[in-house]
Amino acid sequence: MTLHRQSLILTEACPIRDVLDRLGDRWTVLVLHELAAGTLRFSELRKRIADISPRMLAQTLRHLEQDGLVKRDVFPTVPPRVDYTLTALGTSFFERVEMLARWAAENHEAVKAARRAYVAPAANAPK
Amino acid sequence: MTLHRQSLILTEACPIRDVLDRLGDRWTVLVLHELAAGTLRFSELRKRIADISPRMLAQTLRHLEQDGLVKRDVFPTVPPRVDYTLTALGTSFFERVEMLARWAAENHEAVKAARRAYVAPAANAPK
DNA sequence: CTGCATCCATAGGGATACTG
DNA sequence: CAGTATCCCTATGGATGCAG
Repeated sequence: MTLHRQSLILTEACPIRDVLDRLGDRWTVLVLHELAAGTLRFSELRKRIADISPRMLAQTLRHLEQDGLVKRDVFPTVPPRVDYTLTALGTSFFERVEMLARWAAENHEAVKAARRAYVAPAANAPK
Repeated sequence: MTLHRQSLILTEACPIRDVLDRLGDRWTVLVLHELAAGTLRFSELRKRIADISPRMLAQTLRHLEQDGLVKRDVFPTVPPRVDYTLTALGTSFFERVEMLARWAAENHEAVKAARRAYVAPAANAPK
């Protein structure tokens, strides 16, 4: 979701985009969801999300870590072990995301019904 | 954001994805934001969002209409006129999105600070 | 185990031109 | 005015292989 030109609240400086962009990718919400239950290591996350590739999991975690939503703990053991935990910031963020998720759950039927009822506009003027 | 395999809450039947996917694209939130202030016609939306192409605006509006978040009113006049208005469903949805936006505004500094402070993990074991 | 590097397929979305 | 049709380019992300 790269931005080329400018627009009112669409600027890179715009907090809304800055945050919501992360919700756009396929995995961020899933990872937050799993971590919300408690600390997990890399491999545990892989097992729980199942169809995420290591590449995508690592990338998603890097982003979350960069934004200060997730803390990364490396144990210099053999074999290596890395724990991921939501920070306070991450928790508070996920709370809001959950509110949206709750809305989705509550209104999913209405949305699906609207989709079923939908008929494509006849180009112009329905006569 | 197409889904190929399956996953816990990642199924197509999953309300969370079903809703959040729409937040992923570049324009949905912007359009909702503009319509939250009141009914607008196609050209008015174009003017307000400025750098959206007619193609993308039409597509975004179709999606919102399909999901029952936006109502489309066609006036068979010459020249044609089409009004877009948030439905009750759309309004209630946008309220939740706004909560996220508010979080983003409040915590943007913290996020930016985290990004500045971030240093890439040294491959493994920080020693 | 953790994860980076590489290669590649695909879909989202920009620019433009054209119609009812 | 309100879109649609077309072309094309780029970023996202899947698969794989390698490394600390």
